[in-house]
Amino acid sequence: MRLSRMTDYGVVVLCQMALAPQGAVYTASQLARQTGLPLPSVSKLLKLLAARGILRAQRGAAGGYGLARPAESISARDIVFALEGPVELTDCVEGRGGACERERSCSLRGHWNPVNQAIEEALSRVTLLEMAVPRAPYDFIRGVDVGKFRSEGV
Amino acid sequence: MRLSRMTDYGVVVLCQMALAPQGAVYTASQLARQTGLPLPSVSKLLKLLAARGILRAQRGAAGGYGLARPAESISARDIVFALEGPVELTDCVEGRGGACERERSCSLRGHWNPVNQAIEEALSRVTLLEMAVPRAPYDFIRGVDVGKFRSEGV
DNA sequence: ATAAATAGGACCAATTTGGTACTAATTGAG
DNA sequence: CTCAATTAGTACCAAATTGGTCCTATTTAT
Repeated sequence: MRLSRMTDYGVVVLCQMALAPQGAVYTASQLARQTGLPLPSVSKLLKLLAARGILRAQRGAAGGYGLARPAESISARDIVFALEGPVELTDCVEGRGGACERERSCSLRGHWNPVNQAIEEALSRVTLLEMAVPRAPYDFIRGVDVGKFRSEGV
Repeated sequence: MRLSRMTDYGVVVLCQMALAPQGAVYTASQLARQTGLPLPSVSKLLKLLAARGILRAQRGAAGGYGLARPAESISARDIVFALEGPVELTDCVEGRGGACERERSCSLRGHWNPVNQAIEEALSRVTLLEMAVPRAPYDFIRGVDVGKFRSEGV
C-alpha cells in the first residue's frame, strides 16, 4: 500500500518551497537542483500542482512557482488528491456511475467507504508545514516550535 | 491511492467465506464460481492468505480453505498486510535499514510515519464481519444487527 | 527582439501486475 | 493400494501503469 513516486517527489519539492517566505518563487530547475530529483519529473510535477491550485505559476522570464496558500493550510490530503486523484481503495466506490456492472445487486457495495473516509481524515490532519519542519538526524531535537522556526526563516 | 486488484478480490472471497459457519471449507473452484472471479487468481490468492495465516488450508481430496479465525477478529489491516505487505506510503520509512542512502542527513525522514500509522489504525477498526454483512441494494436496510444476522446463518 | 520560463503534448522504456500453465505433494475414499 | 481431488510451488507471459524524455508553443521581463 503505497503512494506513487511522483507524490513522494511532490512532498519533497513542496517542503522545500514551504520553508521560504510566502510569495517567493522557485523555477523548476532550482527545485530540481536543490532536491536532487530529475528535472523533467520535477517540471511535470510542478505543472500538475499548479493546474490543481496548490501552486501559483508565473510564466515568462523571471517566472517560477510559489505556494498558492500558506504551508499550514495545505494538507497531505490536498497533495495526494492533486497528484493521485481521490482516495478510492477499490474500483467499487459508491457514487461513481457505471464503474461496476453489478452495482445494483452487489452486497459488498460501499463497504470500503468507511476506510476511505478514515484515510482521508488522517491525511487531512497533517499539514505541509508540519512535514516541512526539519528534524535533526536521529531525532536529537524534539519539540520544535513550528511558528518560531518559521519566523526565523531558517 | 488504491489497493491492488488482488486485495480487492481477497476481500470479496473472504466475505463469501465469512458468511458460512466457522469451520466450513471451500475449494478454490467453489469460491471462483460463487464470486465470478477468475479461478487462477482466486487460487493464487487463497494460497497467499493461507501462507499468511488468515486461512487454514486442508489438502487432499475433500480439502479446501476455511477461515483460521472468526470473521470478527480479522481486520481489513490483516488482509491488506497479508496481500500487500506493510503500509509504507513512501520509500522513506523509519526503521528500514539502507533503503535511502541519504537517511542520516535527510530532514524529511519519518514525516510520513504519522500518516502511515493513522491509516493502519483506520484499517484495524474495520472487521471482516462488518464488511461481509450484506447491504440491501441502495441502502434500503439500515441498522442490521450483526450478531443476530450471523447466528441465523443467512 | 531576445532569453527565460511555464504549458502541453507525444512518446518510450522499465517495472509491476494480473493471469496462465505446469509439476509436485497430500489425502480421503473406494 | 490406487485413484482422483485438492492444495503448494514455481516459472512464465501479456497488458497496464509509471517514471522519464523530448519537442514545440506560449508568455513575459529586460
